[in-house]
Amino acid sequence: GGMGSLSRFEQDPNFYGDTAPQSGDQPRQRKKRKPYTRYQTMVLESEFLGNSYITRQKRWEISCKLQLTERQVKVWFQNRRMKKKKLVERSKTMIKNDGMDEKR
Amino acid sequence: AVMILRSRFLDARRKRRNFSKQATEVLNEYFYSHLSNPYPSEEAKEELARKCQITVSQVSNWFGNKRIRFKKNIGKGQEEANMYASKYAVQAAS
DNA sequence: GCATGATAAATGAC
DNA sequence: GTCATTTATCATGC
Repeated sequence: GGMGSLSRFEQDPNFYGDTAPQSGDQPRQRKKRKPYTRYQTMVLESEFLGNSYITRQKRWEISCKLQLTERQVKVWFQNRRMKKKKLVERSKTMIKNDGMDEKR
Repeated sequence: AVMILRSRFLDARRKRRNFSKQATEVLNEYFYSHLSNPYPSEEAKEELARKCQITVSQVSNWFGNKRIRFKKNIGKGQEEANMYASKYAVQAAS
């Protein structure tokens, strides 16, 4: 393979975090992950139950009600759909293997 | 309430079990012999999963955790790297 | 008490 | 849009 550049893995471990006290800029990029509250999750799950895909209108409403950005709501639904798919696959496997996962 | 109960059943964290010693050995062997690019392909993941008797998702989880936790340890108690590095030749060709 | 596996936010490739 | 991933957090094993 002719990879001239480093993979993601070999990049600097310091992207964010404690901020160099530099004066001035700047792109304080990325993050940081903060878990949502039970209320936020409950409202989102409730909406997801009715429809796995959210409309622009509802996205705006929910983002206001939950103090989240529209982007966060959009991403939440994307991740939730992936989770749903994973759970379905897990269920299939469990049925195929006759539920052999309990430890005894 | 129902939602919480259901999530309890579907959350595998509540019944996680450590992988076997030999499974960990196989995963570490691959990781440290591909240290310059520890991202196994889908096929490689399937083979690792078969060897280790775990699922492909579990292989992905292991590599995700391993990469981030390896980076966080660089310079610390990561003699494990040297151990495996000497054990399994790196293919660093260039 | 941390090590370890799985999940929950957040990003980026495509 | 999906989907592999990074990162922090969770829950457990020992």
